[in-house]
Amino acid sequence: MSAPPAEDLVRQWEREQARLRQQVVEEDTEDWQRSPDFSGLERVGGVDLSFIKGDDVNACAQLVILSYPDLEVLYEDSQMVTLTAPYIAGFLAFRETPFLLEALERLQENQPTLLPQVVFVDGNGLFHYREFGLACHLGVLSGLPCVGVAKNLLQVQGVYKSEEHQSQALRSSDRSSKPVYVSVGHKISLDTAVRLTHSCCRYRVPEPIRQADCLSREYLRIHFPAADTGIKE
DNA sequence: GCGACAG
DNA sequence: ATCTTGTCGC
Repeated sequence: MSAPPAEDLVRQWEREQARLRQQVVEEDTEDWQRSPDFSGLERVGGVDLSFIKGDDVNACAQLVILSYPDLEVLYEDSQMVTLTAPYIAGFLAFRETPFLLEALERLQENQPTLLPQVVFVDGNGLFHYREFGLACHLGVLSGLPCVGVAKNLLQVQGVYKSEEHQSQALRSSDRSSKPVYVSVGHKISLDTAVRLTHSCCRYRVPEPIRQADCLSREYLRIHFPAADTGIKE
């Protein structure tokens, strides 16, 4: 009857990624990025989405701004959102980016002085099938420097799980044997991205992302307690 | 059928 | 993403 929607959608998304890919800036563009101790860097952002179990449509979109180098929370924004795009590996950005941008726009409108100088994103940047992961997507559309940090290895062509990959991956904190995968999102070099990630880690996951994750989960816990425990009135 | 599959 | 508490180890 009708054309397979998923296939057409993916083609359209691939074209969009190819178009935006050209706008990624893979080098350092900010003065603080050149500084050995990142002097001049005062605010780092983190974004994440958390879901209610068994519901892949309603989620809490979280933006958090931390001070640097103290990593104290300066700003937090939790917003329930309704996702429209499905999750397809390689196209995560089309599912999440709109709501992360909205959060940044709310910040821009309400507390522009707190806008982050760099944003940590839960997912990959250039380390992506088409070199355009979520961190690049958010970076290009927001214009902000972004760093991608993934907790799991995406098996991009040419990259395999091995001793090599283990040695390339970043052991972010002393205590974590399991690595994280850092890649360039936008307006930052890989070297700086790795250095900055290390500098923002108290635990395995960089503090901005970890805080965004904790706060969005807490929001769901408070506003949707036991959302599927079969509690009826 | 098998393996991969960021979040 | 989520299902999931306590537990073993440094």
